[in-house]
Amino acid sequence: MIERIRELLNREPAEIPVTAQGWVRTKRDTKHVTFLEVNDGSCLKSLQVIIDRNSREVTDTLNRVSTGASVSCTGRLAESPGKNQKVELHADTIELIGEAPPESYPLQKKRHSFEFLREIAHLRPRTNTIGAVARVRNAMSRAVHTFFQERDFLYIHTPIITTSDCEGAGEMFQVTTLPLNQVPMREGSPDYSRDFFQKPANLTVSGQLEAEIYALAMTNVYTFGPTFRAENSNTSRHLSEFWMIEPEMAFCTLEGNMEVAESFLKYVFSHVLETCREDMEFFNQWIQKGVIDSLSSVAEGVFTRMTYTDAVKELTAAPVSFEYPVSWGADLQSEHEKYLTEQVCRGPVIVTDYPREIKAFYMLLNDDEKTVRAMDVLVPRLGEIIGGSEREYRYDVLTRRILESGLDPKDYWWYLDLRRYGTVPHAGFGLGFERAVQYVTGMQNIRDVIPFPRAVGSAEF
RNA sequence: UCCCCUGUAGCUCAGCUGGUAGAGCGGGUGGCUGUUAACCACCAUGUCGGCGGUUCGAGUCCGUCCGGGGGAGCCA
Repeated sequence: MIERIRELLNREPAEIPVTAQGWVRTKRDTKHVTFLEVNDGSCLKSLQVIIDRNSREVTDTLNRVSTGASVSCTGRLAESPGKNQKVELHADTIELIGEAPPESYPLQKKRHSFEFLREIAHLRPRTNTIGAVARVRNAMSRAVHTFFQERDFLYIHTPIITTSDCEGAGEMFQVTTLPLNQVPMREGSPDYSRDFFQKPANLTVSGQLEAEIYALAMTNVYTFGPTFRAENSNTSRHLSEFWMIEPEMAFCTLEGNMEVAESFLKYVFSHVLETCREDMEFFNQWIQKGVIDSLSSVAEGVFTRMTYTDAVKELTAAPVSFEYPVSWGADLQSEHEKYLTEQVCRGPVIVTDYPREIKAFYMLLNDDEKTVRAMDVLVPRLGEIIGGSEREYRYDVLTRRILESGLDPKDYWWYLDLRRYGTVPHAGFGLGFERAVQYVTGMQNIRDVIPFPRAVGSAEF
């Protein structure tokens, strides 16, 4: 394989011929030579290639080279007299592999709006910002796996298609092979016995319940996979298809859960700061001023721990007026979370022990019967980035909580079985991967941190 | 789903209280130059999102539909 441009840019000038391949970002002509900026996605920077227009053949080739064209250039790496780069490629030969007619190629040298780039999602990774997002997203994925693998967590592939209609985390996409123009009916409703799975099936909204199954056998596991929500929500923070990370740990209480969540965030953020320095400086300068500082302070700072009850006390005593009133029993609004992280704790805070009414049935009920062992990790600038809990592991209590939530224990038979056979305290949390990428890059819209965003009315490419 | 904003050249936008359209960038042509947001000159840009209405006349006002953005709710 040809050496990548990232490697070439780090090399010293030498006489040995090297080849660079990539896509032309810009072309500039002077009297006798042509300058190309060639980028291959290996890093933010492009390689400056200089070609002497000393023959008719080279001139003809260069006339057809324009922004977006793919080229292969061979020559010597030389010290650059220009101030924007250390080395440059003095090419003896240039091969035009694929033209990009300038009258129709949509990408220009100037800045484009992200809205426009979304319409050309097949070409947008060739821009500085989307390219940088792709590299940071990749580094974060890698860090997620490394973090858990180094701690002996097993990566579990939980199902994409599920027939348990009990996940209750949002609207689901139905999966069916029934003919939609003539659905077989039985007693007034679709006859699912004739559907592919012989019962209603959906795309998963969470892998947590299945992760719990494996945690209660393998001890420590995690999932990292696609998740689907059919909610009709059109915001800069929601996608219909997104990636979620869900660790689940047996013999673990909320304290252990908090420790893992804190070290997890610190690990991933540190990894990006260390390995994506150039891209992060780009985001810091052009996308979100101060993003490096805020990431560093999370990576190095302390995570304050606070119960929901104490948080409400802090907010009630706050010398500011909130748009939404604070009262025990009500969920924290984003303005409240912002105040806690930015004013009270001046850094990340983990809020625990929420009222049972505003949290899910599977969270461990405290002895006070009023609160559950839930935790939300809040960070400055964003608010909630992680939500998790210690799970209810007592069969009787869980059955009671299912009933109280208006659900049918029969639908949860296998989930309850885990509490009948060898139950054990366990805990876990969930993290929306794209939200984390948004936080790290400072990108405003979640649709720009996933290669091919799916949202209401939008699934192009 | 609700509220607000928005849709004009390939892109980013201007177009006041109604009188059939402009700029910058991009593109083309020529010039200059080890250039790097290159520079200078000239040239061409268009169903003003769709449909309907008011009016002598609609980019502009009204209705409606579609697309985009922001906020809320829901959440990750």
